[in-house]
Amino acid sequence: MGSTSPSGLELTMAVPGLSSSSGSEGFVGCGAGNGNGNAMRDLDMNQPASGGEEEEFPMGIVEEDEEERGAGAGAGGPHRPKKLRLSKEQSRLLEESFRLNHTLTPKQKEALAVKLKLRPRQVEVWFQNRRARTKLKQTELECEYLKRCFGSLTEENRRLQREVEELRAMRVAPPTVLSPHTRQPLPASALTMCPRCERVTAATATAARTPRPAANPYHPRRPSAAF
DNA sequence: GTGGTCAAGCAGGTTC
DNA sequence: GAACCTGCTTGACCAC
Repeated sequence: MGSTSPSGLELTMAVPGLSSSSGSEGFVGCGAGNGNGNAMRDLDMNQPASGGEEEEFPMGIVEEDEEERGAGAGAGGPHRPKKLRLSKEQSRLLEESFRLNHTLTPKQKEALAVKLKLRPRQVEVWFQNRRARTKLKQTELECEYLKRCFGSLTEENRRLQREVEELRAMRVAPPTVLSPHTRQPLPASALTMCPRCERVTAATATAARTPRPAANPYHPRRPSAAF
């Protein structure tokens, strides 16, 4: 992007065929790669013209050319015309309208093309590519975000697993539960357990022999919790 | 020389 | 079926 194109441009352009040299061949648009080969390069682009004056809109000749395009410009075609670089002013205006609207109606496209002295097709392509870039950037951001999420979830998972291991290692005795009425410890037989805990408790009896299933990490946080 | 950027091409899908 | 879109690719240009 480090375009060398001049800044502070006006919407005027030293376009061959528009201003002075009305050159019949002036057109250097997209499809024109054929034959003349480097016509574009000669006139070109963002280079200051030999005289040192720059051309503000390097290539946007709008008229005629449809026939030529078919001929030369295919991706598989013999050659592609030299690359168009939009001027800063063109880019600015395009960006501006992109901010307002990510898609263009045919009328808007036409108007913008006239304003920028580009072909409608070029405006259209610019918007297509711009949308694609926006989407790509967004996808990259989402990707970063998801990576961060993954990182913290992994960390959390590790932490919880450690906790589970610790709890298993502690192999706590059945919790002591006080009667709400007498304030005396209840016998184990009087306790009712939630199904999940019941499984764990039952396992306690045979813990030495049977491996336990992974416990729900959110539940056994407080080994001495009263039920 | 290499990699990034970007205009522009094409194929295939969608919408009206 | 034309117009438009997305997705992918190509090739010119540029900076390093």
